[in-house]
Amino acid sequence: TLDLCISNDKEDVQRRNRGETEEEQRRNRGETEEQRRNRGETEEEQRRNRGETEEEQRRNRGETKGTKAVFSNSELLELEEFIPNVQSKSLEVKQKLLRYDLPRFREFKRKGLKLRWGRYSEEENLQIRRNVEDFLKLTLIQTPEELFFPQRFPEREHSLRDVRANHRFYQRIAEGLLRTCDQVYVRSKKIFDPRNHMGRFSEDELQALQKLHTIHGNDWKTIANKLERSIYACEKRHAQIGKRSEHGPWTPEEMHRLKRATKKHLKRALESSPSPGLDLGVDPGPSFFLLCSKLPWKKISQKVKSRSPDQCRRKWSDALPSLCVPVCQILYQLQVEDVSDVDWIQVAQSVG
DNA sequence: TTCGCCATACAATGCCTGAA
DNA sequence: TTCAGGCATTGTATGGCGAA
Repeated sequence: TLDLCISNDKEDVQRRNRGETEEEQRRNRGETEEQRRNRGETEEEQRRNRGETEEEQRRNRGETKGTKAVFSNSELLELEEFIPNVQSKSLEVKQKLLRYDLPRFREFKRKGLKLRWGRYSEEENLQIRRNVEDFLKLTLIQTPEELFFPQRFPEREHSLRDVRANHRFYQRIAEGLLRTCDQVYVRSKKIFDPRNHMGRFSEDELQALQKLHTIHGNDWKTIANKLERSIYACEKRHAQIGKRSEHGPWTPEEMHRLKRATKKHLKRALESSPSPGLDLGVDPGPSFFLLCSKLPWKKISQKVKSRSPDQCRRKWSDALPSLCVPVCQILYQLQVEDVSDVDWIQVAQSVG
């Protein structure tokens, strides 16, 4: 505990020396609202210390001009238990979460279930399909496309929307899923959009895309309707037509810039979230994780200058195995019995 | 094996619309 | 005029495929 206190004090001195404000220091210490309350700060003081304007404070209380709060701070705190960064969400998102999701989250908690994040599992996708199937049977709507895209059926759009509202569409499709209603809704739209998953653009489609963009600009809704492709596919495909970075083999200078930019980021990442065993050579896992994923390719690309973020990403991922082989060879030569016996500094020096 | 192209997934959030 | 419900937009991540 003493070591931890000393370490925290040292960090505070370093932060002050970096010229951080008190609020920035608290944020960087990862201090929670609860810890602030325990220090005796009132809610208002906390808001002031966060540097919020009166307007922001009002919005965060869920108020609009001339209205009272539509949700209480205690509800938000309760929501924070399930969604840690909820305070930073927009007012609209908070309102939706409180209205549709908080009661579901309470139920999950009672049953000892935890919310899920990241990619949807096969079982989750299956559950969405079951929910949609049930909803279609209940409402006698014929196809998922009518259900999720009523605007594509102008003659029935109004009645389709009515049916959805009357049968609590938004909540029903999320039944049995440990996600927010909005997350399930967005996911479902992608699953059931027949204009998705259509394969490569043909030459004709590419030409039409170019022409339509000249005529309609960034009105992707119109372009997508005319091409009968999803909005996402049109927009992304068009973005890729235009951007052409340097082609061909990477020059040594480019590789040098890539390594330098990546190294700089990794250094920062390791400093901000050091792995407990990293320096001791106990657990090489986290460093490998940092090497492989969650790298800010856009920023790295800006540093490399001549290559796109994607080119940098691919080059790095392709280069990783060649970096790993010498490490494996050295580990083999060292003939250590256990990973904890590895002298990682020696390994790093050997690899160069 | 390297590289470029491509489609798609996921998350966040501001904007729009229609009913009350 | 307000606000719930829904939609559009943007940015980023991931991985398959084919050509060189």
